[in-house]
Order: sequence, then C-alpha cells, then structure tokens
Amino acid sequence: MNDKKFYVSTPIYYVNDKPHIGHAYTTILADVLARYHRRLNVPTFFLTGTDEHGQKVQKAAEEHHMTPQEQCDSTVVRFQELWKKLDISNDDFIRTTNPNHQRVVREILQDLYDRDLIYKAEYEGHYCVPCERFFTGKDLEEGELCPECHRPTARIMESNYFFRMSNYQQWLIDYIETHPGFIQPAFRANETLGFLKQPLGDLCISRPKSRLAWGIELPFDADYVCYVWFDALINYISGIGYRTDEAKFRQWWPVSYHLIGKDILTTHTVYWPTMLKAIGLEMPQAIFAHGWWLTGREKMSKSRGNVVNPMAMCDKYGVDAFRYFLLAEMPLGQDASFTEDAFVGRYNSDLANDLGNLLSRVVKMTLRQTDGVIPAPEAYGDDEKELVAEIDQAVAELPRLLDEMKLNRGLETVMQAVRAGNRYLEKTAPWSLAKKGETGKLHTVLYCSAELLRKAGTLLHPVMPHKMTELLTALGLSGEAAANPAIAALKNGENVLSGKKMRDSGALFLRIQPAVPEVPAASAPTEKTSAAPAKASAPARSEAPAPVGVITIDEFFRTQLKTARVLTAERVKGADKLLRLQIEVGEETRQLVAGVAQYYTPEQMVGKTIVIVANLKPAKIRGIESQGMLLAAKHDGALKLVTVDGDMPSGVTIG
RNA sequence: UGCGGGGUGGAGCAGUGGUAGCUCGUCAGGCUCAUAACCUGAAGGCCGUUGGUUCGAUUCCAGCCCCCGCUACCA
Repeated sequence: MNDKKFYVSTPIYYVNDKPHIGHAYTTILADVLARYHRRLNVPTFFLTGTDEHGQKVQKAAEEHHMTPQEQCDSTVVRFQELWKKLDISNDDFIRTTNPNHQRVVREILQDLYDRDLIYKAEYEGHYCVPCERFFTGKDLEEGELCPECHRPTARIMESNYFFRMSNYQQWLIDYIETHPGFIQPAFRANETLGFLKQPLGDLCISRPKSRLAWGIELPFDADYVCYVWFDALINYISGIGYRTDEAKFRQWWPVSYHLIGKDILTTHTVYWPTMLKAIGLEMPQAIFAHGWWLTGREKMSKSRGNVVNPMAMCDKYGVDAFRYFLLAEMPLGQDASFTEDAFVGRYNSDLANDLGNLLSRVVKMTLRQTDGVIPAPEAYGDDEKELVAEIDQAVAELPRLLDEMKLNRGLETVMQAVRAGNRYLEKTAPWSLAKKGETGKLHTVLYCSAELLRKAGTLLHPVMPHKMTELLTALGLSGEAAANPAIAALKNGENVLSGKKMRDSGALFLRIQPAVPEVPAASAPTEKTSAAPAKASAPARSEAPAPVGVITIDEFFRTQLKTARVLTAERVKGADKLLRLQIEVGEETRQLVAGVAQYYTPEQMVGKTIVIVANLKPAKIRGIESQGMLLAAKHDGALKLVTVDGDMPSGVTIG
C-alpha cells in the first residue's frame, strides 16, 4: 500500500435499511484498518456515510407523512448511533443529501454531458401504473404482467440519459489484467472479467421525475433525477473535497481501499472505474470485496429471521470482544458463519483463558513480589530470547499481513505470542523463584512478561480500543501510552515499563459460562475406572450421529403426499417444458406448474389421478404460482407420472 | 441451466513440487502464580474422486462427484 497516506471507505449504506451485521462488519473492518494505520503513523482518512435518495425513501416518507429529507434525518441516526456504539472512528460521515455532494454530482453530470459522454435516448419498456414502476421485457411475468402486483403492464416509450460506459469496456479489461490487486481477492477480479466478456451496455443514469422525484436533478434537464448508484458512488470523491477542496482531495485520492460486500461487486468494479475514467481521475488502489456472515449454513436474511443483531451482541458480550470475533473469525474474502457458540468458544479461549488470564497471572504476581512495581530485568537467558522473538515476530509481521488484508492471520500471530507468554511462565515458574529467593531471575521474568503484554496490548489496541487501554493501564501506563499506544514505537525496544506501578483492575475478560446441556442425573460417574461412563461425562451435542442420507420416519412424514385429480391442463406460453394444471385435492382446487410438457400433452393429463407433495412451499415458475409438486420418474429421456394402482378419490394421504 | 466459490484429522481453518500444520474438541499426565484457568504428551488425515505431467503431487493439468451463493422453463 501507499506508505504516505491511507484512505479507506465503506459503502454508503441505504438510509432506509435497518443496520445489520453486514453493515457492522464492513464498518468495523474499515475502522480497524484506519486505526492500525494511524498507530503506524500513516496519515489516515476514513469515510463512511449514507445513501439517501431513491424510491424506498420516497415511499417511506409518504407513509410517515414526512418530507423525504425528514425521513432521512430520522433514520440516519440509526447508523450514526450504532457506529458510536461500535467505536467507529470515521473522519467524516457523508450523506448524499448533503448540498456539497449534490453540487459535485451535478457538476460531474454537466461536464460529462458537455463532453458528449452522456446522451439521451428513447427506448421501449413496460410500465405498471398502480406500482408506478418501469420494467424491461425480461423482468416481466408471462403475459406481460407486472412482477410486483401481477397486473397487466402498459407498453410505453421512455426517454432517458445514458452514460457511455461501453466506450471503456476494453480499457477496463486491460486495466484489470495489468493491475493485480486492483480487485481483491483475486478471484473477484476473475469474476469481473467474466462479466466483461459480454458486451457492456451504456449505463442508464436518469429517472424521469414522473416516476421518481427524490433524487438529484439533472443540471441539463429538470424533468429527470440522477440514478441512485451514479449519485452514490460519487460520495467517494465528493466526501474528500473533490471540486470543493482541491488540496484535501489531492491529499487523499486515490483511495487505498474501497471495502465492499461481495453483493455490490459489479457496481464498484465496473460502473465506478468507468465513471472515474470518464471524469479523468486515477483509479482506486484497491477494491476489496469481503464475504458474508452466515448463521449455520444459511445466508443471513431478514426473511428467515435468523439475523444476529449487532446491537444485542454488544450489549451481551461487549463491543471489544465483538469486534475481535468478527475480525478473527472471517478468513480473507470468504464467507464465515456466526453462531453464538463459536463466539463464546473464541471469547473464552483467546480472550479470557489466554490473554485475560495471562494478565491476571502477571499482575497478581508482581503485586505480591515487588508491591506492583515493575522491576528492571537482568541478563536475558534463552527463555527470554525465545519469548521476545515470538512477540517481535508479531510486531514485524502485522503490518505486512495488514497490507495483504489478512487481519485474522495478524491477530493469530499476536495470540501465538500470548500463548508463548503462558508457556514462558510455566517454564520459568516465578512462584518458585520467589520461594528460592532468586530475585534477579524473578525480576527478569516479571519484567519480560509485562513487556510481552504491553506489546500484545498495543498490537491489539486498534481491534479492542477499550479493553487494551484497560490492559495497558493495569500495567501502570497512563496518558497517550495507554490511550493511543504507538505500534510504530514498538520496534525501538526501549524499556518503558521498569518502575511503573501495576494496578489490579480485576478480570479483563470474564469467562462466559457456556450453556451446559442438561445431563441425565444417572450418568454422572463417580469413578473414572471404566471407559464407557467417561464418554457420558462429556455431554454429547444434541444431534446424535446418524448414517449419512438416512432419515427417520418422522422426517419422512414431514412430506405430505396426497392423491390429486387433474381437472384442466394447458401449455404455458413461451415455455416448452411447462404445463399449468388445475387439480382437485379433496375439496380443494389448486394450481400446479409441472415440467412435463415434453412428455405429456394437456389432453393426456386431464382426468389422471396423480401424486403430489401437498405441503411444499408455493413458488413462482415463469411468474405463475405453483402450489405443490407432482411426482414422476425420469430416466434416459423418458418420464412417467407416479399414480395409484386403481381407483382412489383425490385428497387421500399417502404414506 | 449458466456463472462463481469451496471440498485437508470430530469442528473451524493454514499450507507447500519432496517427512502435512494451527486453533477448538477428545484422552492421559503435570503445575498451583492465575479467570475450574495454564503447561506437557497422546490418539486422530490414502489433503473429494479418477486419470495425466514428473524421479516424486495434497500442491500443476484434464475429467467426474459433492456442498454453498446467485441464476434458471426445478418444484
């Protein structure tokens, strides 16, 4: 990375969204990077903010009888409060409704328009009047129905403004290929190149006010507002003074890292670079897409109700531990899963057992042996040299791992040194040195342990600002040395601790008692003579191992199979594999879409008794709702319906 | 269906053309300064599968299988 300055951005979050762990993760990641660079004496600028234009804000405002701006003002605080709570140290918070930002967007639009990089064109689309929305042909359901409300749409001609993005397709491909590290991780660059294999169209950058009024008005046509993405991306330059404070802008641009989630890759690796190219600005140094947090195996989503609320996690376990967990647990660019179990496990082993407990050991021992005053060391032996080497390796490697965005690895090297600290105490056994009266050696051990903690605390400070300040304070440091410890100074190797007086402030990270599963009363063995009860003393996890692919009868009966009679059948227009069926299931009539058109004609289907899955979640296929699934056997290009052997009424349960 | 990601000891992950490593968990032992913590040792892996390149592949190449995400004329 550029060693003269560091500018990091998060996406600007849609103000109407409710903050979730994804927002929190990106922002914490940016915060930690920013704090590290500040501690390494690199001038740093950290920008985050909110995207405040668009349909949803307009709609929400109407519902709440507010102006859109009032709506934004009332919701933006949700982000601002969360960032405060999560100790986010952003240097500025940009809102796209900020007048400066709007002015910059308009100036850029005008400039591109003047240079013929934006042009007006007419095209045909489909408009749904009740929804007030415009759709292209491929968005529509069968029969040109609106995908939102399923009502007929009207074919209309509409004019819009387009940015000549296609001009830059080849240039962008070349740029990505010749700049490894521009898009990270590397496989995301490949993904973008894959996207660029297809012809790149021009980007529609306007919306007619008749459809959407809440946006930045085009300077050259008052009937339109700017497309939200075009508006939003510009925050990255308007937020650091582009066209308003050139000196500031020149200081920070190009950005060191645009941090994004993998879901907004294309906008950042295609739209944004081509926009910058057209504007005539340097490319970002790096665009980094991280993965998603999953719970269990599923993607986190509101509809599944498994969202982990970052606010709640902080209240329960503390901000610092939460920040540590997010960074330690997510490997480079991959998805990771968030479970409370994993959180508690890592908290206990890394923070409580290894780091917190080491601090307790050292503080209590020093208080007892030297009244808390950190002694001066004598000559180092092999154990000391080994210990110093361990932590110095972390000091040396952390900046490198930071540049490679391997934050989790960086934290791991520090934790390794902490574990070495526990080992060191075991080996040198200061408690027996004290008994034997080997004071010199004892002082060396106490000093070296404290020094190890000071270095580890300094290295971890950007991740856990509060807790590490607490740790440094316990070691007797105060002022800047505790509040803003300089990583850059660790290399000097001076003795800053001897003579300082330690303070016992209690457990740094209290162990969390994991929820212990209920143990059957009879199983607690009193003697560990036989092997079998020993197993029982470790309560098994709830799921008993079952042979792969085998299900229980209960699991089978979750699927409700029923007979059904086909009443009508017709082909689905525009689809050559699908039939739309009306079926009778007992009293009930249902609609079903079946992929059997290549094997059965509609006429053959009518009157047949078939077997269906009756409790399948309804789904839309080609826009038509299918309320169940019929069973059929398919083999070597042949397909035969499953039916019953003889007469049966419809709606009969099978099992 | 198409595109992308991934398959390494019980779990989560590193890693390299040449004796396969870490954390957690399990088992045995040790210590007592400490937050029932800490330390030592052990068990446990044909590094998804098949074929190729190579003196040698977990690592390179090709095919296949499985899992995940988006997508789809799957339901």
